[in-house]
Amino acid sequence: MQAAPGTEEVAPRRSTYRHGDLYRALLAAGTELARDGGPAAVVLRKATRMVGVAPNAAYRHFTDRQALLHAVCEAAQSDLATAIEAEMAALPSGDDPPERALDRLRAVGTGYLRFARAEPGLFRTAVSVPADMLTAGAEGKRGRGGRTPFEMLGDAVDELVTAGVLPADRRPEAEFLAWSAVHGLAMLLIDGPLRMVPDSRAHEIGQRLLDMVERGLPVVRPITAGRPGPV
Amino acid sequence: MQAAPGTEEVAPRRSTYRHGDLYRALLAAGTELARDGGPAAVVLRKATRMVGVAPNAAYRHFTDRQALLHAVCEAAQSDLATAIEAEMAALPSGDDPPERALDRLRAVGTGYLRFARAEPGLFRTAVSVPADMLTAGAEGKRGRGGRTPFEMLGDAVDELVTAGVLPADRRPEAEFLAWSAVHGLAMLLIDGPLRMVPDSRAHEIGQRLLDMVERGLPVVRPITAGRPGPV
DNA sequence: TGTACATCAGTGAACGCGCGTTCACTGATGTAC
DNA sequence: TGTACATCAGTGAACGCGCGTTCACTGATGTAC
Repeated sequence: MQAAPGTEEVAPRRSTYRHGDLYRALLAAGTELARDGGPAAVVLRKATRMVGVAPNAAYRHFTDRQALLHAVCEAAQSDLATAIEAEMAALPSGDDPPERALDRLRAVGTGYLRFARAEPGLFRTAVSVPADMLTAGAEGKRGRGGRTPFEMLGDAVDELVTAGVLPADRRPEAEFLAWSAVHGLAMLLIDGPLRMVPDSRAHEIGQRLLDMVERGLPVVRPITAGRPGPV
Repeated sequence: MQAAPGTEEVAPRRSTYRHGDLYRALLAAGTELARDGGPAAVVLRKATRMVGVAPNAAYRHFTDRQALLHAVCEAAQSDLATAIEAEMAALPSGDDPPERALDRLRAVGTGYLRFARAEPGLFRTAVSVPADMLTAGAEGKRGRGGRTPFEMLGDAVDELVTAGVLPADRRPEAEFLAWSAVHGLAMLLIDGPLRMVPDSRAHEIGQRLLDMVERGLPVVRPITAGRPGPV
């Protein structure tokens, strides 16, 4: 359940002195705050209030506010990873390698954009330190498949190379080009001039953007592949 | 002069009771705060302290903190516009229309990226409400040429169409595709995983991204143009 | 099985901080006569 | 040219706010004997 903006859920009165699972409860509360408000809304006192615990109780489980925020950020990255995996799972299987590789790259982008749209607060939290997306960390930021969002992007670009669609000498840093395009659109879609467009149109623009990336990376379609390029 | 992070310049003691030009002084101070710290660093009390004036004196010139921030944001957009204009001005003149149009689009992107890199705090302030970049506003956000950054982008894309390089039916929303790519890279370059790369490499990646945009928009190069496409 | 005790999760109260904003004011300016 | 006065930019003090964090504590748990 999502609290109305500005309202906080207040935990029901506890009957036990010990909470039992305060770490998880604070993480969940922090995530809820991030959901509607982004990283800056992850306020330690608010999280403890939601859980129904004294403010300083948090310090038994997090060294400080930053540690809580970091945990929330990892959880958000994990959610993002899951969204991308969902997009992957929806892909038809059994394609020939080049087509499959292109489809998977597109799925990464589509999942990224879909998540940004569906959960702007969590998305902003997940990417609040984009540099942090590079580091593997623990399990915190992985999806069910065990890969982080950035790793999935890297895998997809690698696959373009092994499928013979992207020349190996164009591989280095190609993921940053694709990431840039998708990330930038995500920003325009959630905070920017495109934030009011309906979902269907947002999706359409996203696909046009991914067409641009596909055309724009020096992708060489094998003549035999036969699928028409994106138009 | 730029204050060390955390330090604030304190204005020399005033001899007159009236300040004389407090509006401009506060705007300048706010801009300095935004320069190292982005929009969140624009703190009304700090600005007044820098100017050497009582905190509430600001209310003679700005209705509230938000109004000051908005003015700083417009000034930052104006600086961004100026950076783009500088890139435009460096362009060779007299090219044939298609080449010129592509060059100008590229200059918009290059200027945008250069400014983001050179002034990350001001850049983040300028785009802190990207939706706000669409509205024309007063003179506040314009460059010397009288156009806002977003208008310059729109002009460049229009020029692609009139030069016959972009089919007219692809024109709608094309600026958002280009903007997305460049904006996303700017983010990765200032806060993200690419923030440590040296300027030369950042520039190089920027040009590769712009190659991608150029290739990726359904740009049709006239066969007669003869210039090799970006590789 | 019963009891002493160490452990440590959560409490209650308080701290200092810097913020935006409001109030009643004061003092310099410049204009009307 | 001199004086009364309206204007309004800037002052001084204070407000309430919510924050992160620290302190000495208390009370439930579970383990050792």
